Amino acid sequence: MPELPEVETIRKQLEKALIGKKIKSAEIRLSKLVKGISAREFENKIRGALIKSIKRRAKILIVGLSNPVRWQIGNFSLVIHLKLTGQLIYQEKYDPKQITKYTHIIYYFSDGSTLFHNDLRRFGYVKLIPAEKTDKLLEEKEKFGPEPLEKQFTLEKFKKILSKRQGAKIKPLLMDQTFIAGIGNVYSDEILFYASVRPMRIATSLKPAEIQKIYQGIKKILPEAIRLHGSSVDTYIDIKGKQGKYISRLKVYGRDNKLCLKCKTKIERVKINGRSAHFCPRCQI
DNA sequence: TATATTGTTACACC
DNA sequence: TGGTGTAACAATAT
Repeated sequence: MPELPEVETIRKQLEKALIGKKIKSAEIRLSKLVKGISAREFENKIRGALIKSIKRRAKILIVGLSNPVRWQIGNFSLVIHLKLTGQLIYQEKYDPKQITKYTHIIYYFSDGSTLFHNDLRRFGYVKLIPAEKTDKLLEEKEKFGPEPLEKQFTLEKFKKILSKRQGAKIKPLLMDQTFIAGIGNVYSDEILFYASVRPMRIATSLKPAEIQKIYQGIKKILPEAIRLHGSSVDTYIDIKGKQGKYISRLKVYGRDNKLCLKCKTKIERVKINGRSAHFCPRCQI
């Protein structure tokens, strides 16, 4: 499931592969993946557009497009959410053998390369928004909390937003996109293990040292995961079809009933607000 | 066949 | 009003 490190990995790779390319056509094989407009309108609006930029906000990819001025329809951004099982697969040369029943959109570029949007569970989506609305999506306050890897996200800032959400349990809070952007089930577990804090702890109960440790965990684990191209749990692979190597570094996620790597105690799995959480009952207080 | 899976959101509740 | 929790939803694997 793509969280911030996985989406950022894809973003960087797309940037390298696609900037400057022209979309020759798009083939929508599953129209429900396209939100807001019909598949036909979607195809018409992106055909002939140039790929200008690839940005990320939280777990969302934003592909900046530019249309020839003479079209007079203005520019659009392509907004992509992969949700649980979405994949973007880049091919230097189109190979129809790579098409599966999970291939829902195919983008054809004028140099012969292609991008497949696959999604086993079909939870993801793509939509087009006018270019002038892109900045608003990227802005803070609108919908998402701060980007954890930006310099502006300081310990002071973390303390400040925490103080506004005193009653919440820390794990659901870390996963709340309006609180902080990009963290999901895997990395919230890993960050809290790093901080030796149990996922069900209430925000107000956290001591200053614990808050600092959680902050450090965010700043350490996310970049480390990006460096290793994310974690391949479920179906995640990068645009070259490769798995993320951070999966071998996971300390608690998916390790229930296995022994804690630090103290050999059995890792537990519990439900917190309907979501599974993994933790070491000895290391995490 | 029932259940588990997660990110997001609509909605109930205090 | 807004913070919090719950349920529902998407579709599939087991």
